[in-house]
Amino acid sequence: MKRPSIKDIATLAGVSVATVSYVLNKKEGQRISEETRKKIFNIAETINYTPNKIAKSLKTNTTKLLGLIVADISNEFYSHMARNLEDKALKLGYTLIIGSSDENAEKFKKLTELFSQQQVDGMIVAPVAGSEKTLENLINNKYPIVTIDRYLKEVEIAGITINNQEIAETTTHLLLKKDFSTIIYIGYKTELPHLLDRQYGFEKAVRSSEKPVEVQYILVGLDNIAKEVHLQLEMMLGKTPANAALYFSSNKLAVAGLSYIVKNNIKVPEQVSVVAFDETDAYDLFPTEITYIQQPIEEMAEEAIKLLDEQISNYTATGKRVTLSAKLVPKASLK
Amino acid sequence: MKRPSIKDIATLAGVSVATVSYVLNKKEGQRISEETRKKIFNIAETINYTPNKIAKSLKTNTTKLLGLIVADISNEFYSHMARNLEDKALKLGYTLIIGSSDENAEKFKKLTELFSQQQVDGMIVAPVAGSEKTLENLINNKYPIVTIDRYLKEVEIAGITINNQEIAETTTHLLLKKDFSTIIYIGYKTELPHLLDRQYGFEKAVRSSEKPVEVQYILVGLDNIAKEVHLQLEMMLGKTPANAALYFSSNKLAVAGLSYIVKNNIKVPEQVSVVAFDETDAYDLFPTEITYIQQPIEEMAEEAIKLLDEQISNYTATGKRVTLSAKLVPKASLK
DNA sequence: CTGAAAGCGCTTACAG
DNA sequence: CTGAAAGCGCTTACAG
Repeated sequence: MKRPSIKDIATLAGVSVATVSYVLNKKEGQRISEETRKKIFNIAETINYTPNKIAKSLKTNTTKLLGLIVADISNEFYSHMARNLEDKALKLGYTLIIGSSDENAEKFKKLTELFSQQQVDGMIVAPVAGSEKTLENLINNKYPIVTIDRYLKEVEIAGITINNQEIAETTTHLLLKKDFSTIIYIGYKTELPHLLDRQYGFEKAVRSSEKPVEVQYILVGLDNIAKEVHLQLEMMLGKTPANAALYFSSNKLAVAGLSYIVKNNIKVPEQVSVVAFDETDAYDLFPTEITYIQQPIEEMAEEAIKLLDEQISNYTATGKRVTLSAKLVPKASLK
Repeated sequence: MKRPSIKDIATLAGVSVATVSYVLNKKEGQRISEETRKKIFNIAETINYTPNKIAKSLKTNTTKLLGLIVADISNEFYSHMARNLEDKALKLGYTLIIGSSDENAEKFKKLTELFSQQQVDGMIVAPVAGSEKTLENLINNKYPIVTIDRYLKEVEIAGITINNQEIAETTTHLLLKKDFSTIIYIGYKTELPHLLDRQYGFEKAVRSSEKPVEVQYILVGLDNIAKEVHLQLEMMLGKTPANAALYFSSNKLAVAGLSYIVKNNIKVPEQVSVVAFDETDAYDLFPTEITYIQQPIEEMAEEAIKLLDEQISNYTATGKRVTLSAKLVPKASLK
């Protein structure tokens, strides 16, 4: 049973395919008598006609498909982002194609190629280290594209970021005001600018601090996060830490660190204080409520789609960047 | 700058588009002299040609696009499933379009229509209550489709499920063997068969139990899960429970319940024992390691894609169902 | 070894 | 108010 086409309707209605196309697509009014309209709608209904968007796409050169590349869709931050993007996209009639780059520049490139071949109208991407060339090519070809979460230093590209450095700095100042003997920054060994910004903000605040404070860093790679964090925390905190503060620069790192804390029965905030970038449902299972930095995911998604839709409508890539504000949500984990 | 087409290559190479098409697509050998091949490949390379899959799709009636409908992509179970499906799909050359139904039959239907219009080659869906008609229509139209996670009683449809009832029964027997004064089942108010199966398994084990045991049920709706679970647990457990066991039929419910337990400083497993369906990173932050039932997500994804690919290759919908085994992962939370 | 041509299902300027 | 026709970028049977 072949899927019915516009031609089938035309034949059944005794009119041309052009007429059918006009009736089915055009805003009410103009052309076509009410009688033929009715007839065509009826036939379309009874034979269960649905348009073939592929054919339409070929003609109109627009697919209403958007490509989304995240580092890993199973990561909580990205799955929430994806969900918000999905909702915002749907409102403008777009559907999302999704791919995970695994922080691999080669795979990232493959995905952009795949999406471009699928003729997506635009892409929303979280760039990975080493993807500069890929993005530059896309931009040079006027491919509508926006970045989310991340950006790349050398590439001028439209996108959404948050005030990573600023919020990190503010938060750190807050830590510095309380008299911790040690502040430990837990972050990534990385070149990704948005993550480095978080670290710069932290360092900047530390440098400007009046009173001296001992600062330590735990910087981990992307593999075996939990194990690395546990090991290093053990060395630094020992079993009976006193008056330390931990600054986690992502929710994954926080989960890794908090799991160490729970397992060793360290009291928060009595023995160590905790503040973390990003939220996660997991905090609910920790004995103390966690102070965290909240990114405006919904707003980020909305702005990203808006920015992309503008580019698509104007057939251009722009370098327009939007910066949104994360905010600190104070809870009991910070003394 | 228009995207180069096969025609541009043909012109530059001084051959026909047919020849270009053959060279670019066909397995090595046959037809076409090595010389023209070389030339065509070179030109394609230098003008940066990438095929327009839309055009190909229109001709070949296949898009290499798969539609995935989950209840909510930001739900941990589904985002992990999506990730696994993505990987398996990519291996067979498919790309995933994703949509969230929000347990809403109307939205579910909209998504299938959208995907069908986008001419996806097949769909992987987690059906919602009330989506029987929608699925039957799809199947009647020979649309390749498989269900994941869930199934519907009245519809014969290919798909992957796990041994929900059986694993629930086995696990409950384990609980019954230990001398708990009370066993509380925490599940959903729902019509979804796969969730009811978990409850049937539990009930069946309870009925067959030799020694009498007090059994209570907490059944919640989909909204405000945390609050409802907290309230009911408070009534049933009080502040100082003794010797009770909690059986959570999903990870979301478990997180809700465990957060109550943590906040009230109830000791696991000393005061209550806990077992939960599905895993989540959140367990890491709970003081006691949680005993949970592990679904073979990767295998489920692999089988789903395989089943779907078979249907696509054979142009048919089948009712073939695959059942995989979840297994209990014993940890300290079960005394 | 290679090309001319039809056709996939639409849209849309043009003509009447 | 309506239709004939070209064309989007491919694939592929057919002919040579």
